[in-house]
Amino acid sequence: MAEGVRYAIVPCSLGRLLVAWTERGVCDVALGDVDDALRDPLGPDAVPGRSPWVDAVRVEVDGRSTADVPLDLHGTPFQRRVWTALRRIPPGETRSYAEIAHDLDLPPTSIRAVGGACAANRVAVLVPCHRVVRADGGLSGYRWGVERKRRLLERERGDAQLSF
DNA sequence: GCCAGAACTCTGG
DNA sequence: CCAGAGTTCTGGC
Repeated sequence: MAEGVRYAIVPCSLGRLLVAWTERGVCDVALGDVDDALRDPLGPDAVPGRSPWVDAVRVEVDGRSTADVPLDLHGTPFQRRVWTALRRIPPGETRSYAEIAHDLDLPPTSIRAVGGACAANRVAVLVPCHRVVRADGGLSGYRWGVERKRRLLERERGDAQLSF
């Protein structure tokens, strides 16, 4: 039941940016090329709205990592643990799924569970699942497009070098 | 209600 | 190259 969900679609450097939120915080962030494709999965109950969080998320996507945006993440305890670990990755850094598993004190056999939790993440960029790559350096997959993941990583690394 | 398969993987033989 | 490993969700029976 998507009650009280509001959303806004704004332009950003990677195309169209969708931000959806409730009274408790941002619950959905998606990237895409077409507004309809972004709005569709929200369901008919979501209505357009405005929030300072939208601007904060757009700033974050554009390369600055400051947003102290409250997140309304409803997931299993396991998924929350993974997402928390993801948010601890500094900008410009990349980690493998194995590193995440190790950081969470999980057995090396549960790596795929980490991947599953990442795939279940609805909040792009704010939970930096795009900073997670394969152990061999491959970009792996990305729910919102591997090309976008690549651009996000390249820009973050570029910004990190510039401000370094 | 149960079983099987998928989802942003990694390791060993 | 193939199979298996931990978690969650979904669909079919």
